[in-house]
Amino acid sequence: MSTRSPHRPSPHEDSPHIICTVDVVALTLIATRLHVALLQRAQPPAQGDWALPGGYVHAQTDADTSAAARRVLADKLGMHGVYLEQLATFSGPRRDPRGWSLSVAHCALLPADALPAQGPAGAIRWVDVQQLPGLPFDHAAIVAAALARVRNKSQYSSLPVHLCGEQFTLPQLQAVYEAVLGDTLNKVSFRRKMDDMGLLEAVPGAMLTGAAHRPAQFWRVRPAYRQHLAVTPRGL
Amino acid sequence: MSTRSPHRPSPHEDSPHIICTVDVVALTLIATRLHVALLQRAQPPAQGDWALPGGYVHAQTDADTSAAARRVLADKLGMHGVYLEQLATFSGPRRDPRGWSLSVAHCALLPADALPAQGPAGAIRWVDVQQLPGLPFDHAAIVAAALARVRNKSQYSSLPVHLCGEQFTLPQLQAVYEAVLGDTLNKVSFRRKMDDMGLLEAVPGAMLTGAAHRPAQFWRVRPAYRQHLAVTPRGL
DNA sequence: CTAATAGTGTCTATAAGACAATATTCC
DNA sequence: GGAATATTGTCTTATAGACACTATTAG
Repeated sequence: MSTRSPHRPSPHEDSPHIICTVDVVALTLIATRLHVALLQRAQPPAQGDWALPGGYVHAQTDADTSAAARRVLADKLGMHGVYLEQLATFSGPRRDPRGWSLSVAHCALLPADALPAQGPAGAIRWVDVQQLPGLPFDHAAIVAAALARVRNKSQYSSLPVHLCGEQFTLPQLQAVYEAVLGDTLNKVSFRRKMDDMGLLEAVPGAMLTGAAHRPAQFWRVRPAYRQHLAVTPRGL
Repeated sequence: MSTRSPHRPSPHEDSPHIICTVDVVALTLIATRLHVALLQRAQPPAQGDWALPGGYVHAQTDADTSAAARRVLADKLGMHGVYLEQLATFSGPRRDPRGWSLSVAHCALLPADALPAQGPAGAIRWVDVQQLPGLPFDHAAIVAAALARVRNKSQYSSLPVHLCGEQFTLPQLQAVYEAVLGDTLNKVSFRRKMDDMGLLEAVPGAMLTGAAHRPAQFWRVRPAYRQHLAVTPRGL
């Protein structure tokens, strides 16, 4: 908080104009590869370009920037109640041609089932993060930061469960971790760690059958961990 | 980035007024306890209260919010070239009586030697983080977030070296880690990890003498790690 | 020499990974 | 039964911690 502007609360003397926005890196797993949601911009700047979903912070209605990010997720992707965390804030005079701008970037993880292909605000492209097109503004840096965060947290926490649906088998969950981390994991160790975290509970009687081999048990996240991540002290 | 406001870059239709500031949680170690820098606010709101150093983002001059935070560090604490990282952005309609505000919080680590007691903007109080007074705005939450971040990163990285001066002995460094983490560490393991990280180099011939026991070797951070943190895969 | 802390060697405990054996299913 | 994957048991290896021994200094 500044000690300037004793009489006028307006920051105009210091800040003629700062554009406050949020951007959302919405990630999901398609065919064991991370994909990010891009929208085609309907208006300038960068009209027609595929970019991250984002929007102005609405001071009248948004409780905070996370609420603004949830509004963007709902309005532009049609997604509600998904995992969302604040990433970092990107700012500067050059990142947006409209002027000095500040964007609070958020990262959302979406279960692969029930992904919208058509959002309320037009078509959504789900792009493999390894094959990103050129992105406007500093969106490439924002996506890179999101990937770094997700990969880092996936090393020692339950973060990737938010890429799964309600129920999943342990082999499926391990595949999700491996896709995010880009490396294979030891099966025995993975199961030990999941057990130690106390994150999951077996769904009684629910088994994934149909294949010509032993069925796999379905698991779900315990209610206590629906909102908070579980962590393991020494990584997976 | 919004797709609204096609013709007017102004966000006024969506955001009548958003106050953009930075706040800095400047931490240092005094007598093996973490202390945070507080300044007495010269102007309302919360005039006279002790609060985090902060200020408006200056769109004319600041390259980004980190530059604004460095400016606050220089102008209000007289500190230059210290370790600084962005923490998180705090926002909402209620946190500041002046209106809907957004503060990009940063965390700075200062070596205990050469701390200013008198900053350019008045007296500085260095307060033990365990004995914080009531703080205005949401500064208590910002300090809590900074402490959580620093303690978390100290578990697996070289972050605490930024609380030390140019040279330090390994027993001193271990004491810094223990103060930050609030727990004792195994001496042999600590030295093994420091060795594995490849972070430090012995200062040739520099030993801490004067006490009635074997002198300790002085170490310094290798140039390659002055800007980046070193990490250890499984914590300390 | 004594006291005190620095620095190192080594043994033990714990955790991670490799490997393989058993369990179930569909055909 | 055969093929395939799930699940579990167990051995090996790697890492962390406990403990103690040696090193070096001031007085």
